[in-house]
Amino acid sequence: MRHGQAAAPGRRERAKADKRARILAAALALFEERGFERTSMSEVARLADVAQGTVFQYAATKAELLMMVAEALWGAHEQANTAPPRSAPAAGDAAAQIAALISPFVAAMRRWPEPTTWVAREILFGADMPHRQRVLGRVEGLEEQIAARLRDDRVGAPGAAAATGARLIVTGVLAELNRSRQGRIDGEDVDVVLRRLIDLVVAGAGASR
Amino acid sequence: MRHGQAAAPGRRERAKADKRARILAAALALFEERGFERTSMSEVARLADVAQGTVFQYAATKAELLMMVAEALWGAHEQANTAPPRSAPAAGDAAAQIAALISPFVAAMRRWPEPTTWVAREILFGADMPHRQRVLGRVEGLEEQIAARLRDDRVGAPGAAAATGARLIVTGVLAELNRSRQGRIDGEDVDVVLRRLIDLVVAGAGASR
DNA sequence: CCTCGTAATTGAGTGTACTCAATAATGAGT
DNA sequence: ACTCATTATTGAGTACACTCAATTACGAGG
Repeated sequence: MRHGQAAAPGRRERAKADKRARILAAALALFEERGFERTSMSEVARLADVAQGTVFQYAATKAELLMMVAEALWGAHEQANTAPPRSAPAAGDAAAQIAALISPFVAAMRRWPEPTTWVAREILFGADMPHRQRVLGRVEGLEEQIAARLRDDRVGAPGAAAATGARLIVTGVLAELNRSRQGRIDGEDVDVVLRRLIDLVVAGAGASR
Repeated sequence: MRHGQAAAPGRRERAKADKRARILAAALALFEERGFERTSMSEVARLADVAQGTVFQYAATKAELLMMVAEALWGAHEQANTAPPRSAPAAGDAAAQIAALISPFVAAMRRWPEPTTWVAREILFGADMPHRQRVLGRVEGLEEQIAARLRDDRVGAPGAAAATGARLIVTGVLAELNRSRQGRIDGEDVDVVLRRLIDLVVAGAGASR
């Protein structure tokens, strides 16, 4: 077996990577076109040109397939946005910075409301499985960035409050985005609601200084 | 057709009420014994002694059946706890009062972890259907009670902040309870986490005074 | 080039949520 | 008592997520 060098992965590895990519692309295309709920695993298999059983080798459940897609998109987005300015230079007050951190979620919800709602549901209530774990890792990374803003001089929250506040914001944003999709936010704009939510947590985290 | 008096509902109405009660009892028993996920609609039908299709007449989906049970339990609990002292006399600070308001949820999560998790998931992410709407109505009532505590003299939050804070607390509690069930709260006790969460929101809601 | 253990793939099979056309029961009107 | 429109019930049928025993493809060692 080859070690060290990652070169010449062998036919089998290449075939696997290829199949994985095809399944991912098929799932993405179908979720985008028909939504998560109305897409069947058979359709994904057919579009990816593999047998049904093969899809389950790469994602053990339909929800896992969704998380696989979410992880890929999140990774692509991150790579596209962290290259030029090494970790954005932090403009505006803490609440504005936090709003900026969650804006990719808001954008995703605008572009793909139905699948994104399912991602949010999976993040908060899904069963523990490998693809979801990776997404959860990213969510935790986001929470840490939010917590850092709550800890910095302008807010000055102690560690525990910052962690609690960050989690509250993430949870609240996910739930509120879903609520807006269901038309359960009366007249108001989602951004206003989210901003109020963030402001409240920032104030609360800072208050225990 | 009879109006005004609710007496003598007729054979058909009585049969319906009876069937409904049997389905409710069967669902409750099975959810309690085997959990929500591992209970099949056929089992419920068999235990309730009706055909499979009949269950779907009373609850259009399995999730709706769960919400039907949740509503019944919530109603029973409420009736049992509001009779003696007409609306409890509010002891302790705002955070303690809010903790008391959500304690039935915490208790339910302790007693029936698996089904309660599904209820929380349904509340936050379920599809709009009649039984769920009634449960949501109760959740909104709870939020209003929490908001009232945030608005009162001790905290003094303005209306908008109180509403935002109440929603944050409910959402955060539901998510945090689920997280604790998944063993994702490290060493700490759930109550400590929930208390920190409530304290933060109380501080944040009060800060915008 | 051949052999053979291992790992990937396959698709028919299974369980279950949900549908719906047919049937049965009800009760208002006569 | 009978008719008949309305409404509830039924259970076989459908679609789909997921399983698994059989098959195929790979590649390391000779």
